[in-house]
Amino acid sequence: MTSYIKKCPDCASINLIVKEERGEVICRDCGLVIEEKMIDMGQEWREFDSDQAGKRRRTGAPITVTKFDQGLGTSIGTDADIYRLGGKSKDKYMRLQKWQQRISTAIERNLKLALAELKRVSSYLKLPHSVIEDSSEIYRNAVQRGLVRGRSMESVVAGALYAACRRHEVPRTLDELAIASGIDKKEIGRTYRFITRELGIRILPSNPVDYLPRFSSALKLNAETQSKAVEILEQAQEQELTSGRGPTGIAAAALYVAALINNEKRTQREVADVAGVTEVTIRNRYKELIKELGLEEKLKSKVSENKK
DNA sequence: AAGACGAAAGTGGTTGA
DNA sequence: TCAACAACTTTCGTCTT
Repeated sequence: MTSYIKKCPDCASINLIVKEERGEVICRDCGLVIEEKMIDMGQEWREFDSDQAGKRRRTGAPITVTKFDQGLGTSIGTDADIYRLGGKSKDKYMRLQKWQQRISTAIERNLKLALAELKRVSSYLKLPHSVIEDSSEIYRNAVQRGLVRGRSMESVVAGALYAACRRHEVPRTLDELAIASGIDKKEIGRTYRFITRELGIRILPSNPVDYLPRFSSALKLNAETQSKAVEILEQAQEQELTSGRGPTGIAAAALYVAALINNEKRTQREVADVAGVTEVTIRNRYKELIKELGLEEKLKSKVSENKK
């Protein structure tokens, strides 16, 4: 996690994360890609004569999974070409062309629409490129396995996005996905489980720590409080207070306690709202936290400090 | 008056027979 | 497929600041 960039230029967040596999530095709060790996534009081959040059040189746009046909595509002749042929050849090519269009339209039109939707939702949520690429790949696989049948395209898109977010440790809650995509939360959850099971995508249970940066900046807490919350969460995980609990509730409670300790008090309501849980859940988690981690005296001393 | 607290009843999802 | 179960929510009354 070495970085000479300390703050996100867009939202001034300090929560930057390095995605090794993509060579990106990403702001966890707003999803801004701050730095992308330099692309080596040089040749990776050598050519010694014109024959080799002809074989080895190649051009074209880079392949990307966010284009419906990965930026590649075939079309059989143009009308002008075909009419020059005349007779039987013409008929043959007309037939081929028709067939190709039929094959294309079925799957590719779906993909086109889906990717448009995917881009719309993810730009709304400000998700980094790596997540968009990953989710479009997941969606593509889902289509190829016929998993979209019986489900709306939008819900599968949302499910793929949710899965991709989790994989990339930039979690968004189901609620946020639901708002951005206009799909019911339950429906997203269902399709998410379905496609991850069918495609054999292994996803680690989401880590409460991943939610902290976004919650804490939404509450305008300073970095100190946030790292305090991380500390609390780590202790909580050691004591196994986190297993089986909703990660957002735990993250919210840790943040609430951290804010109290650092004299940056937020109401339970405020914290609950940004985390998408209720005050009751925060209370329950927070009671467990202070009990198990022995934070009572610490809080009391802070309270008496405030009274002075 | 607003926030914190806790009890009680309800909901949706998982699990194990 | 059904019932038991844990986590979480909703609602509401009470206490504290």
